[in-house]
Amino acid sequence: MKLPLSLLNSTMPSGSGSLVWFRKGLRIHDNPALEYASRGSNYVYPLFVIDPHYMEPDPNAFSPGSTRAGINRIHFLLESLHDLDLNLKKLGSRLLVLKGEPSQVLIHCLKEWDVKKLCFEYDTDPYYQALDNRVKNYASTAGIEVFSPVSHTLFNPADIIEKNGGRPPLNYQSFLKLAGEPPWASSPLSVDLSSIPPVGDVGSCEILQVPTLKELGYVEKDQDEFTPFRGGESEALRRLRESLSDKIPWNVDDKLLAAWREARTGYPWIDAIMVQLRKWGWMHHLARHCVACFLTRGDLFVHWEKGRDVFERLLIDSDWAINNGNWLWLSCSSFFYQYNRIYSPTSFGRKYDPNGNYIRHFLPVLKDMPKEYIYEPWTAPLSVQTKAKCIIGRDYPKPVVSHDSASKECRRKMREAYALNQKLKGLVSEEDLKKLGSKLDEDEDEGQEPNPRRKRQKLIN
DNA sequence: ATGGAGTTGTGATG
DNA sequence: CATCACAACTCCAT
Repeated sequence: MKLPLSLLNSTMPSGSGSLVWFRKGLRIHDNPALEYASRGSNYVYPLFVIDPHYMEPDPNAFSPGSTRAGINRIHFLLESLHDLDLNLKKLGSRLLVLKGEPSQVLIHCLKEWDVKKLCFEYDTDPYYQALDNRVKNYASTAGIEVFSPVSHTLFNPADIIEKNGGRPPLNYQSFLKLAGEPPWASSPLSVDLSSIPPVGDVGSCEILQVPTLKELGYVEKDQDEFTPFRGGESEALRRLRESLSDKIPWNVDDKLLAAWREARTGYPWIDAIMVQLRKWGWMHHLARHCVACFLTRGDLFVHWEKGRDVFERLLIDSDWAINNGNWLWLSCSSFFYQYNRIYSPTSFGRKYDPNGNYIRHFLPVLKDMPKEYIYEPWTAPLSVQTKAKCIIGRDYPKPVVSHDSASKECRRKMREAYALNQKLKGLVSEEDLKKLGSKLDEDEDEGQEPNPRRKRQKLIN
């Protein structure tokens, strides 16, 4: 299919043009080759070459697909290309698809188009190395700049081997030693492109749209007959976000957060600790545990990051890594998982300080409260409160939550979050599992509980 | 697949 | 103070 002329900017004045040759890194974000091409170019040709070597049907192959690639792999690639094209279009460009032996197609394009820079991701595959050499040779004779960054791998494999005296390291320890700091550790990843220069004049080249399987000569099948893994940058980023997202549905409750932060929870043990934090900038390690647990998974179910920020600001021994680590730990977000072990905001302190001296010190308003009531002053009869010169609800707040019901609710939410996490942990979505489930039910005897883990196992093996 | 370990849980019981 | 039930987490070694 010929491209409509309007998209081709054939009237574009000649200037610096760049060609981005897409092969493996079929993405817009974090793509140094694309970024380099887009910077300082008047127009950019994003090109993908359909290589018959990988894409043409081979009826004699041992499974459906081409000589080199099974049908799933080709399908996945087409989905990725389709998504790449969509994403390029969002930025004012599009994917140019050509067909043929890639190095020949590339050289032809470089001859046809006004291109000053050729940009493509470095590839270690022997097949691509050979292709790349042919293309690079031509580019150098034609005076075209070649930019071929390492971005498919985090490190440059050639560097690692060279550092090891020409031999590849044979275990992970020595690899790490040789690799050292990754080059991007001290600098931010590439920026997000907000636009890409338009496509230039393509001359006489026959530009294709991203083909369908059918157009490539394959028999169309239903989606669920293919691998449950969908191709494309958008899907990849969605999976990444899903995997990084918090499975725990923390409350957004600034009132509860403020009550905790301002030592107004109504639980003297908690509030005394928070006063000490504010006044001294230091508390005992276990006191930190108590208030962190209370704010997050124990009672208030407020996001651990909120508490972390308060600690970060007020602790004199504040340490970014330790602080984050401890909050992740205490909130059962990572490292520690026994969310049923909840510190009691009353009995934990009572165990070590039955008289409540700590509370009396940091919350003087409660200093005359009898020890029987000092951890739960709202239970003190009014006569006792009057005698202690501390009326609950006036001189000292009532509890913001009831620990019994709040902690039960927290346990329930944690249980659900963990269960959901279990389900999502596999690389297969719920929807995929359902499909797979019905498929398995057809093959299997009945009576098996629909256990996602079990079914995922089947899928993987 | 399974069992043991895992900074630092609570509350009842003896 | 030790032990147990509670209800059941992940990670790791086997």
